[in-house]
Amino acid sequence: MQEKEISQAVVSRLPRYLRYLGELKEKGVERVSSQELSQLMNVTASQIRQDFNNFGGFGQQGYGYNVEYLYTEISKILGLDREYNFIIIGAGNLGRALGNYLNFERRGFIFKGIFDKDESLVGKEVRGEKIRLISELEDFLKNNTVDIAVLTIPKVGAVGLVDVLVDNGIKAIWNFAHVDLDVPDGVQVENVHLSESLMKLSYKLSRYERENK
Amino acid sequence: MQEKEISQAVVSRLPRYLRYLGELKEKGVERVSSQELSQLMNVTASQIRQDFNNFGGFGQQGYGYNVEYLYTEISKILGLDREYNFIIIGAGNLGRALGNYLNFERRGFIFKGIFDKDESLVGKEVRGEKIRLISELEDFLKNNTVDIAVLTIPKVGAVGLVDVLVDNGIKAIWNFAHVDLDVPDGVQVENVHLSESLMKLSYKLSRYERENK
DNA sequence: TAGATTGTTAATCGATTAACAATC
DNA sequence: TAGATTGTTAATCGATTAACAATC
Repeated sequence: MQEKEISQAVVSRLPRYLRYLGELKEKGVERVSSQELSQLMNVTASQIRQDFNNFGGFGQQGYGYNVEYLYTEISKILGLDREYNFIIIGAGNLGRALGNYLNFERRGFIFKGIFDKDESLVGKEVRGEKIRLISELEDFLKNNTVDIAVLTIPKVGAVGLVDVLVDNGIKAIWNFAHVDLDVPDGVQVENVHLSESLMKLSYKLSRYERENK
Repeated sequence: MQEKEISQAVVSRLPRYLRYLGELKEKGVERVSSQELSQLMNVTASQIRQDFNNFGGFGQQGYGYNVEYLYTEISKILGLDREYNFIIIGAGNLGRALGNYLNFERRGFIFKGIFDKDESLVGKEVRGEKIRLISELEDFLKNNTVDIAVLTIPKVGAVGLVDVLVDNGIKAIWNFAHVDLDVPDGVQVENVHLSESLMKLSYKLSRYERENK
């Protein structure tokens, strides 16, 4: 069942909407107009209405949007109304940090295991899960349902692992390695390139200083 | 000296260009045409030429681009031809992971200290720097030159800290807190919202499964 | 009913792609 | 000189904003 294709720009804004709606919800706010929300979030009311209407009408003329309802609907759109099992490949600092990040679980992302190629790490625990050797990965995937693999290993390792992951049922990869992964159709990838983000910051910083000296 | 405004879309692509050029450089490739690079990177040659020409002509008709030269020029544009001192606020898992990430130093980002409000962490070391109490932050900033603050603390703390940071000379904030920071003009912010990134992944995943069942 | 605010169409703006003259 | 490939202008495409009729 093919739905209307939603642009990447719209999707990228959804989590931010969810965050603001969550804050309103916590404050006990019941309804919000696109106008009010636009002032809060620093975007145009027009964009907000256009964005929401990509998914059908969530509001009511003369009233606005019901905060609770809108929050729930956007959660569903983002796929947050179900659970996902995830594993982490790479038990370095970043991998362990992500494993210990409790908020993911609140959103339905369940930590199922962590792997590394370094034998000296085996047996140590991250969030109650013993670190396993990467050589056990294939077996593990055959015996457990895992939806998402988080890659926090150097790029060489990451590229070589993709096949093992997708051949054993991984449907989505959250990629922290500095490389563009080549995956088959139907496997989703979301990249977090930290060093590229930092470079954008140094761009802004050095540009501002260049212009203002 | 006002330069032509460069769109955010272009800036976001620069680090990726740099990455591919670095790889070519390492392979010893001397020249590359926009055509070749476009195939490698999966973008149009037209876009590549447009992007580069925002900053002046780096190529030569009939020849293409010199890899080494182009790499250097893009590095400069990104502000990677100088050093930045940075501190980390928040010595939790993520903060410690970033402190230990050695590659930043290679790019000119120098780790100068890490702070936390938790007294029980004081004295422990991250990358050779003792964790300091956040109450010492102001003093520290007055006595040290720091360009960038990395915020890896919960959002409540982050919002309250911004004033202290900017009042004491911080020019740029790499923000990992789930909040939009309100900073004065001239202070640069780059956000890394990990949970929003993960939501984009669950969006793609659940959408794909919805469409293909 | 009158007022408010959505949903949606139309207008504008900006970014991407195509085309080609300039030039190495 | 002929061939290649850039730099740049023009055409297209898509995303954002504005406007307003529909409707609660």
